[in-house]
Amino acid sequence: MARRDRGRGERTRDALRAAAYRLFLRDGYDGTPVARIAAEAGVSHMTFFRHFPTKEDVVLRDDHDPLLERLVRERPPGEPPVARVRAAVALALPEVYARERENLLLRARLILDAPALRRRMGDSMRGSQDAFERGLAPGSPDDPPLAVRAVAAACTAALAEAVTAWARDGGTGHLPDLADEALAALQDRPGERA
Amino acid sequence: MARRDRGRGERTRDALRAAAYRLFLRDGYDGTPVARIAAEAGVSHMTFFRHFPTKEDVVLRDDHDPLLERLVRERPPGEPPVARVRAAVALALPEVYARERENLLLRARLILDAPALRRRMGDSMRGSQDAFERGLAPGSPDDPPLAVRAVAAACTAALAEAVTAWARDGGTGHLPDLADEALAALQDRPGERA
DNA sequence: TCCCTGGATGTTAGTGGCTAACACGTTAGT
DNA sequence: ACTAACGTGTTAGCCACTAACATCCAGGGA
Repeated sequence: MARRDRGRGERTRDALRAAAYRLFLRDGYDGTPVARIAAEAGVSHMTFFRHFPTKEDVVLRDDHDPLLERLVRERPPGEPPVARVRAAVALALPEVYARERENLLLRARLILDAPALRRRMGDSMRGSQDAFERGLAPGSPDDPPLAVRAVAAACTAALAEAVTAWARDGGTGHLPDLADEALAALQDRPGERA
Repeated sequence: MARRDRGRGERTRDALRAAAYRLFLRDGYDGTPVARIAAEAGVSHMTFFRHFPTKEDVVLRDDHDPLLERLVRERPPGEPPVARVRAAVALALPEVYARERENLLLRARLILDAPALRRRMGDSMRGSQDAFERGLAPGSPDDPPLAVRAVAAACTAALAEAVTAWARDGGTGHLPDLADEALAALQDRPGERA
């Protein structure tokens, strides 16, 4: 009870995810039926869907959100909201990038060339968007004002473009720089940059 | 040859869309199989898919993009890019709103309460996003720079939040105002607005 | 006028994502 | 051990979507 229950359930879930990535890499997303993933993980078709609501969800998940929320909240509330998000990302991303570059790139590439996944990229960033909302409007837990929603959605979309650009040419660039560039573009004033 | 070919093809397409909306309203999106839509329109199952690549596409399409592109391009390039988009939307939306309020609301409500559609809302605004990109970067037709992509994606996302907020409480508010509020939130400087 | 070529449509037969219903085994708390 | 709960398996089925091939219809040229 003390430690997270991490029982058989979690283990099957991990096995499924691992099997899925292995097969996606080898045969492509569309070329890999759920049934095959389940077989590879040694479980049945149905067990897969008990762990992931849809096939797409095996890929589209992400966990570094609480950190972002905290960082956004800690920026001075006087700052323009986009600037707060930008600063938070500038603090959080380099570390995540250093630690998980390979993982991020693999996921991004999968998403990019599976149409079904690209369509749902929005979902894959839903977590970050929520984190931004909570960080920007700590008061209204459930129903943030439109302005806050708009800023959170906009920054998330800009970040998605950065990730896309990064993955499109094979992870050549430095993701944290690209992300900062994307968010900076939202703030540009006449006279600044080019 | 002179006038747009608007032959049988276009008519079936329209019939399909009309049938789809009628049935979606009555039975809900998930409660309406494609086969039924086709039957209602007097054509076969397959004909549906020849006109719409997916069931979702019957709802997720939109045509007022060329106007947006022109308006964005006509704003002084010295202005910050978000401001250009904001101004263009402020010019274009009121007219569209006056003319098609009912249609917009219906579509938005359908999208809101069909999970399959909500997931793909990004796609439904893909057209506007492209229009913003072309308007902001008239030079690079095919591969706009990251900053342009980021701004276009961000503004599109902010607009989507406005539409969502508008439809969520039944179209009570004034959509053009909400849209402007959402885009303004991206520009807020310390000292302005609360 | 007749043909005949191309586009829109129909038919059939799949594949594969996803759900429902129900039975079974293993594990945990008592 | 007893039982309750949970994870799992089996089966059966719905539906979105695709492929392959047949058909029908309009319009242009012989």
